[in-house]
Amino acid sequence: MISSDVIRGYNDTMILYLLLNEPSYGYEISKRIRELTDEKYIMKETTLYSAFKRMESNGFIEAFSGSETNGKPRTYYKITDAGRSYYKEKCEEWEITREVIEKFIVKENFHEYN
Amino acid sequence: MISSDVIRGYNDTMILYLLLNEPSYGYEISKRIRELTDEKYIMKETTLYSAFKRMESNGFIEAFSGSETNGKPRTYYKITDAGRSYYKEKCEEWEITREVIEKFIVKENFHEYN
DNA sequence: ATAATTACTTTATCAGATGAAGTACGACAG
DNA sequence: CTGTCGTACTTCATCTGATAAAGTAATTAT
Repeated sequence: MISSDVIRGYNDTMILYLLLNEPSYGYEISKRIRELTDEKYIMKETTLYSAFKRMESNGFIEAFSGSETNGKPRTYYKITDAGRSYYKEKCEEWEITREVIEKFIVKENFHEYN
Repeated sequence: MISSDVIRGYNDTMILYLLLNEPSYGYEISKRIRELTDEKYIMKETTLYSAFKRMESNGFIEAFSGSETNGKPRTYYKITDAGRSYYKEKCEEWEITREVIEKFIVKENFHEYN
């Protein structure tokens, strides 16, 4: 399981990705992240819902209430144009980030460094 | 230039990498990161020095004073065994992190999503 | 009834990044 | 011998985002 400090800065991106094709809501997004990553990353509830609030006030997503229920009423979120464009930026940034970090990573089988 | 929120969680790893083969000090590490990444990532002074403090108290590095100077006396840091082992863990973790994040990244040329 | 599941909220706390500002030392130009 | 530049580090205050703890609200299953 990955520490979220590492993912931090990409939590929003992950959520936006799952909203690209259709609106969704907290509980579902949470489940989809768990599934997509084979439980390697589980976004905490509070992280998720505070990301919603943040992105809503940033204008990246918009809330609306859904009608279907089986449990407490859901709040759905829809990605906005600003959200798509932010998502795109983050994807481009990712390439650079990855290259940067990998300059400092030694892959496999390094033993004798003394 | 990359936002440090993204790198967060790997700042310590980057510093440890630069200490693997020889002790070093703040100013030099800062410069080497700038150079190695072609200015794509510049670690802020305060980030760097607070990372030193943190890693020292975690037992990942040890401080000692250098003799050579051309300016204010330097504080050198040397990586410990615990530091090497933490570094190795982070390298292994990186592979997983990368895979996780990339499940949520769409590469290049995505236009029509509506 | 009540337990389980779904779904979300509130509050408080913490770690780590960062800006602003300052200190300390040596080298070197005028 | 004074001032500035570059090196090297420190202190302090603030902010963002993650997270733990706890609670609320609605529906379905037992």
